[in-house]
Amino acid sequence: MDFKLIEAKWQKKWEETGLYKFDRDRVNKKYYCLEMFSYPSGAKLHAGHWYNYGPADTFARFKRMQGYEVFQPMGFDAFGLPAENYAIKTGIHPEESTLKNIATMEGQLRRIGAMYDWDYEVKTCLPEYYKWTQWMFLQMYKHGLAYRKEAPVNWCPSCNTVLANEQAQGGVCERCGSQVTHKNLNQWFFRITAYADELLDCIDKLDWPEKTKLMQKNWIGRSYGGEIEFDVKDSDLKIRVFTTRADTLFGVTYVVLAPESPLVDCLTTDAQRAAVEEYREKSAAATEIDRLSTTREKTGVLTGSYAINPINGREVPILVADYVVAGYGTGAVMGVAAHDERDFVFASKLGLPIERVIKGAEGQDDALPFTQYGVMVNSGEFDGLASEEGKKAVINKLASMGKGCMKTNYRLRDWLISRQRYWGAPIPIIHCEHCGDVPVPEEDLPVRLPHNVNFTPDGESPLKKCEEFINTTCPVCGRPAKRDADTLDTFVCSSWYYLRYPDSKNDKQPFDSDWINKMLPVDKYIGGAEHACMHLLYARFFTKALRDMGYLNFDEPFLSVVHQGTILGPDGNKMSKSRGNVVSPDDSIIKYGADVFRVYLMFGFNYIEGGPWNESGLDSINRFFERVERLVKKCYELAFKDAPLGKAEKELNRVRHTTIRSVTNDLGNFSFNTAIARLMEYVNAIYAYEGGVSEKNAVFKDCVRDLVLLLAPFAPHVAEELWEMLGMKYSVFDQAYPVCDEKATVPDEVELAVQINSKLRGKIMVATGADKAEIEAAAVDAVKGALEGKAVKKVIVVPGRLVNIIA
RNA sequence: GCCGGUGUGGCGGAAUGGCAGACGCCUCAGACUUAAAAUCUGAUGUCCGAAAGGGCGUACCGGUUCGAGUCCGGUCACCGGCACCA
Repeated sequence: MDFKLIEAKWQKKWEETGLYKFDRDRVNKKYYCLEMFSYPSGAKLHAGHWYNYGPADTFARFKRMQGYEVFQPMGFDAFGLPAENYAIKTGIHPEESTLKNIATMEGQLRRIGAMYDWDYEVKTCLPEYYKWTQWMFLQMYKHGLAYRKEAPVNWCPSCNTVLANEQAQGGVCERCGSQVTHKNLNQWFFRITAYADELLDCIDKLDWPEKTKLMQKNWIGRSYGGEIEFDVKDSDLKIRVFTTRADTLFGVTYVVLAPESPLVDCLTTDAQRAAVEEYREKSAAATEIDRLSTTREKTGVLTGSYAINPINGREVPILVADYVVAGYGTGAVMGVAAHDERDFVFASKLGLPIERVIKGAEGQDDALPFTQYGVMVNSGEFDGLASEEGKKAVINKLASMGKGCMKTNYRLRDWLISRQRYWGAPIPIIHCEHCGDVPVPEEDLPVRLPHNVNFTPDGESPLKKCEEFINTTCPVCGRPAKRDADTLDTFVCSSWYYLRYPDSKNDKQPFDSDWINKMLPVDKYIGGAEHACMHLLYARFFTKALRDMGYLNFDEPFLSVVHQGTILGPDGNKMSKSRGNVVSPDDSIIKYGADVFRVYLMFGFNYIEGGPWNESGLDSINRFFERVERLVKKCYELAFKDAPLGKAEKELNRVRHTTIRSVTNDLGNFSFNTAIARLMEYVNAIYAYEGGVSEKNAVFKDCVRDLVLLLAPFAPHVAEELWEMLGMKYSVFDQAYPVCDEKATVPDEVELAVQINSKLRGKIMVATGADKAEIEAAAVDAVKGALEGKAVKKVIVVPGRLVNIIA
């Protein structure tokens, strides 16, 4: 078989006949199969891309053969940092490099032989797409889900520019190596926390990997506790702290503020000012991961002010320490050294008092720090209360004093969407001196990204320096005003693209709600596990927000999610240009064709796990195809008789149906490797039959026909060719996937292993359908020599597998 | 550091708590061939043994169970994410 010829032949035929055009009239049978779209980086698809898209296409084809109207679109997540960095380095405009990369990738994606319907393609960097991304922002704004506040960015004082976390690894600028610090900027946020409860409570209903659901739950991180207000001595200021352990309030020996907290300025005494300023500067250089590390040395300084514990009036010092972060809770914590690990270490280091207020149960080791629940002591009227009740009692008491309340807190933070970069969708807001922040009227969208912009890093958002972009008039008062110079986080673009695909050409609205409500939710979403917390959560948030605005009638965008693993370079590292370990599929495809490569990727790895590249089995797939082709040819060369099934035929037919059953199950679970193993065993069984019988029963032909059908989703070009060789009508993908006849899978008798304890002692043949007593009797009879006169205590029969005799 | 995951022959990888290593690669032997390639057949975890057979084996330590790769507790190693890579 000449793979090059047949690939070209069938791809052309598929295109000419419009085989994969989505039939909108069959929307009631729709199956929305979505693969995460690609970032158009570099020039070529590597083996990893094929790994993402080839097996996913096999799944989509399988669904099609099961009778679904499969919608499988493809597009590009085209805005982002790499194109901009590439432009800074080479001078090639991001638009040029991105569109060129997309064109290359489109061609390469076609070679995979996937059944994408390219009519629905989206590219997020085109105005006809980002117009609606901006529209999304405006809806969020109008519904109170977008707001502006000060937030820190990574700042390189030497390059005078904002850095992405990726560019500031280890706290060092990747361009110049200087120490990265933080700088506050006024930036836009989406109020994702407004949906924290729903995002959390709906997770259990989703058919997603359990680990992903768990990670998302922990990411949202709901905790129930209380907010407690501390007065500041000789001041009107108040400090509010969040705690899940109000039962330890009597043990507070100090209060800590995050260095970024605005209270720090007001609370620092003159005597402490120099020390506090120095400390704040130092902690501005630390990364958040470092700051939250439990093993990092705890540091902190006194502000010189004192807080008053509302429960007992005790004065405790107020400190600044960077193990407290501004973003979580209130940015202030009460220090209970005796009952919290971090507080204990911190207090020990700084010589702050440590006072026990919780006792463990009788006989329990309750050495300090004792962080479990126990019984309150040294806590006045609350002594003797268990932690659970104590927490409530303390908060209730504080509430009656106006000093506290119950509070639910989330680890989830609002989503910062402003980027001080060029290559993104401009934020459709106009800043007017008289009218404040004014949204761009919807009819004025898109706010076009200007082409001629100097985006070399010099301390300003690139768009700020583009006069014709930044200067505009206020849509409300008509006076001169400035556009927002920032662009949207690319996660905003990818939070709604699945809604755009089915209606990608709509120029009146982002999508037609009636149509989208029929096409969504996505039935199967396939992509990397690295998106478990951010992209998947953002997309869920968008869906829920748009639902509440009345644009959608469903709650969740992705009913079922599957993560594929990563194909690493042969050295076991992530493929990257800089490591020089990128595996190109080109050589293999020239040698063997796309189908061999696709099938090898599915056979050689566990799809969910991935692994280091290793091509030692590629040849075996080629061999496998040749074996199948030879069987197809045999259908013409051999003589057949229509006769009842003999023993050999029955066995062959049994293997046929068990194969259909397992391949169908395996495809449903994305266990492509075991599915192909079953197909290979099936081929071996057909060969064994063919070699052992002189005159072939007609069942042989049926078996070969089913083999081609079973193989079709895996190797689409080869299967079309074989289907034609069998004299069948185009196309194999209009055929139904074979269905298992359960009756045919039942053998006449089964072999059971019989063992005594863990020692294997023998095997017995038992007629199918034998009852438990018969099996037990046969098993005891088979091993009675080994029982050494001992009585049989218990017999455990594992159906179809083994009989375990306990003597 | 925190959250989540993974760990099985020379290799890729299979195993609803029930015969570990399916299927394939590599290697070896045999058939066919003048020869080679291709193809076909067989062997192939490891140790002892000529063989029959037996011992040991799923990162490490411990536990639950008639029975553990699988469940539980701990250790180590590696991978993903940690909010401006996408």
